[in-house]
Amino acid sequence: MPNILICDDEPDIVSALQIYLQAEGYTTLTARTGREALRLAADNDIHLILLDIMMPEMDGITALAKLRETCNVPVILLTAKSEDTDKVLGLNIGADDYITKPFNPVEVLARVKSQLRRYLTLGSRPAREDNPTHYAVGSLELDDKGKLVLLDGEPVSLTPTEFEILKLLMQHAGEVLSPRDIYRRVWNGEPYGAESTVAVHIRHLREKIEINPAEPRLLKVVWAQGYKLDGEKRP
Amino acid sequence: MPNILICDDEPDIVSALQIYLQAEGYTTLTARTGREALRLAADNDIHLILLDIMMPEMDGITALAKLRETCNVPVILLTAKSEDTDKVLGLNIGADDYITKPFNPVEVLARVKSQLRRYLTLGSRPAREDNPTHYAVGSLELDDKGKLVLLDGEPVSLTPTEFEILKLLMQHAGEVLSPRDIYRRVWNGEPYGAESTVAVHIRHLREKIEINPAEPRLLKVVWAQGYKLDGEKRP
DNA sequence: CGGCCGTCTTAAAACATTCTTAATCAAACA
DNA sequence: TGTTTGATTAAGAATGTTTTAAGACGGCCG
Repeated sequence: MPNILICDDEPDIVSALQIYLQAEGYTTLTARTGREALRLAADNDIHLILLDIMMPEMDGITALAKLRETCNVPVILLTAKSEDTDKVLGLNIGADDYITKPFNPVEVLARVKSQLRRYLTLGSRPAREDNPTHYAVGSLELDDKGKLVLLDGEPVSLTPTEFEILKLLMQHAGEVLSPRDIYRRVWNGEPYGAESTVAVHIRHLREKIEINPAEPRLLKVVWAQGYKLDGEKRP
Repeated sequence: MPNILICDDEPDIVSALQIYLQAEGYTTLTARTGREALRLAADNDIHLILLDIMMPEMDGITALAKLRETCNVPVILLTAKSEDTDKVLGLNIGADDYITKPFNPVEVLARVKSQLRRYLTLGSRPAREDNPTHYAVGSLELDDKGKLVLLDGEPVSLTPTEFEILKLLMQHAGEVLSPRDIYRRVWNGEPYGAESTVAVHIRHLREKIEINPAEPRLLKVVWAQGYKLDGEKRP
């Protein structure tokens, strides 16, 4: 059963959330500050975090930024403000969703469930490394600083978006990433609007790195799940 | 951990900022006047400056202008006025961002982080380290002290701006630098106004170091990313 | 002081590439 | 078979680059 970390400085909110979530069968941990949340997240196997923005000692946004340096478990922000600024800031830093207080238990559960589903199909992701600049998967090499991609040693010229998508897929070689995930990562958390945008770029990428784009050998699709880059990740 | 210099004449503000930033693990120095800030900046290795505009003895704008003569560490202006005049003036002189009081700690942290990220990814500035004086990339050699550039052993005569751009590109050979980055480095942090300025100088550079400026073999462009100097970096 | 010169900045236009969108078709699933 | 998801295409919008040319600025010299 998934572990959920609840972080908020108001005990009432924490216990309310705890009751809802436990009734659904989730196990919960609680923290009162961002710092405490970070420690708990480091020491436990957490599947999702509910994070308040306004907290003493270390606020949620900061905690989130710190957390994202090492881990990308789904985070849902809780915010009393309905101001857009914080939401946008949070989503840019890497929150997966947000809920404004006062919230409705049903909504919380729905969002928790939806985030967990998305996350668990991705498999637990390894912590993000301290930003490497060079990736190699199978016959592909990618140099982030030089914006250079080599396929079998030959340079391939990609557009910025194609480059970012390929980088993401190489970072997660062998894992399936949903179009939504790809969009979120590459477009820095902008709302996922036109559903086919990712597909178009995937097509362009395939034209450049596949021998036969119609029968991809590297950039495969997993039906109803997403895209996956085949090949061994090399150092 | 980054060093942050906080300069403001109101002790409450200074200590509040200090608390937020230290909670994040930053080390902080404080100054009460522009003059004091300049002295501290000269004697210490500072990574970012939070600078108040309204201060006794020497105001922030003046301090900033002076500072920019020698150093281009990121500067975030703090201003009680919401008047645009000061902001614009500050950004023209070379501030990287501004925050109006009263400010929200979250916003401050986010902006600090963003400036540091942008700044540090470019590699720490060669400030006072034993900065090398001689660079060689491919068939290019550059001697900083003698302001001399050799292409295949032949001297090339460059204007000062061209020289600085080429030096920057040689220091980062193989990396793509955006026009914005180039502008910031070469023009010591002035705001990036006329978008085509860098392009014009790049063109002039190409005329001097490329066989065919229209088809550059050394100074390449990576669309929507920036310029890159191709070739092996040699000692 | 005033004019000449090289350099830098700015603006505008021409040009090139890339992104998004929307519509349609094909494939996989139930 | 109907529904959902992915593939494909093409066109227009958006964005970035190159090139030109004119003017500003500052140094230098007569």
